[in-house]
Amino acid sequence: MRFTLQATDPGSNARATLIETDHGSIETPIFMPVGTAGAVKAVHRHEVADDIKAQIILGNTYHLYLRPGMDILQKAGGLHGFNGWQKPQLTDSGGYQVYSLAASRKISESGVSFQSHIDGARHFFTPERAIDIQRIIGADIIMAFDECTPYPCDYAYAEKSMHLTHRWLKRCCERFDSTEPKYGFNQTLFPIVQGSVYPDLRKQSAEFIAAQEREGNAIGGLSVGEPHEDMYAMSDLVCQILPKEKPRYLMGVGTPVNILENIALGIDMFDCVMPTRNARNGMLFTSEGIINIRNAKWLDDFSPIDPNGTSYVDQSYSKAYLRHLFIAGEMLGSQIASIHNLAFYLWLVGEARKHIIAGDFANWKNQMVKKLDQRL
RNA sequence: GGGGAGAUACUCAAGCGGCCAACGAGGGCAGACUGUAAAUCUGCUGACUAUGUCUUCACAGGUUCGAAUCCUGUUCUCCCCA
Repeated sequence: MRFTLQATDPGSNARATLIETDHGSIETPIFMPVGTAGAVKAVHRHEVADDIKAQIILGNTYHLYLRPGMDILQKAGGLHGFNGWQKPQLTDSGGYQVYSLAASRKISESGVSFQSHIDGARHFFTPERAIDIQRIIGADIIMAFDECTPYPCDYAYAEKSMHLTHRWLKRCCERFDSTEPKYGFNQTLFPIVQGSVYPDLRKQSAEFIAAQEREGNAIGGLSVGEPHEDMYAMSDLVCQILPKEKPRYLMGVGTPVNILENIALGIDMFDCVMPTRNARNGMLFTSEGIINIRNAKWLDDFSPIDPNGTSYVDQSYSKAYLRHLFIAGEMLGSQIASIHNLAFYLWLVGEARKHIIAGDFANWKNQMVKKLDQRL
């Protein structure tokens, strides 16, 4: 992986960068659509690439390990061969499932025992195993196995968990550095900063993560229900410690406003299920504000979904028609809304990049933030 | 013509003397969703001068302290036989 810092915004800590992988390059700030099970839900790969203009997508180690399983993925030539997405991909390690599947997992020093959400069978994930699986999946960027702590989380637990994540990171790095990629192109491992909402823990964790000297760094354990001010405070603090000459990835964030605010703090990469999941549930993000397309007020509004939108769906379908599709339970509604939301997210980070390069990001960001949270 | 069954809120449908403004489902209205156990989940859905009051269970009478529930009549619907 190669990283180039291309521009910095004079009015904030925002920057424009270039990340080059063996599957192509990524211009940041970037939003990465989530395709947990090897597919961005409800969206064809050519739409993800050509219309939405995504440069990199995510997959999930835990989900892909359970289904279709390692044998199939290896036979397919890894995830790139399997889903046909030939641009960069990133896999989360299963660390988020330590949080989201808390009711059916058990943590120990050696790793995490999960009870499958599919059939109830038990599976044991260790840091080494998370790396081995991600070698088979073959994403360009793979993540360290961590514990994503919940919110609220008391200090004692946050501290204990952070140290566990750090010890697991050492094991991940050892395994990664002693193994080779399987499909002829390079992989890189990103470690993850934890520490919940406690500044001293975040500082300690950021310093530890930076000291590992990997090619990029991530921030986890945020956007789990904490106040936005806490998220921004932690992100700000950590960005000041993580090296400038490497990409910074804020995991699981977020709303359009969250993304703009974190770009201003120095984050380069984002991923979130929000644009796709909320799309399937009828929420549209637009440059003018938020729309719940199921609301009765759109019943006879035949104006385009988003007159300012960059996706082909924005001009070619009306609000009234999209509302009808949702009310009628037609899956085309989910597809249109997902394409719209992802295209909007990619448009947003693309505009951010332009304004960073132009040097007027801070002002532009403040104006956008005012509009984005409005309910239409 | 004879016999039988039934009419409950937007729809379907429980209830068969008081705990009923009335179960449940659908529909409708709104909300939630942040490294996806999510095409999912939650709330509301008679009216109002709203921690209470008023008008409802085809219509009209009646019995009872009290009726969606019991009785009588009327209207309408469905089924069977001729």
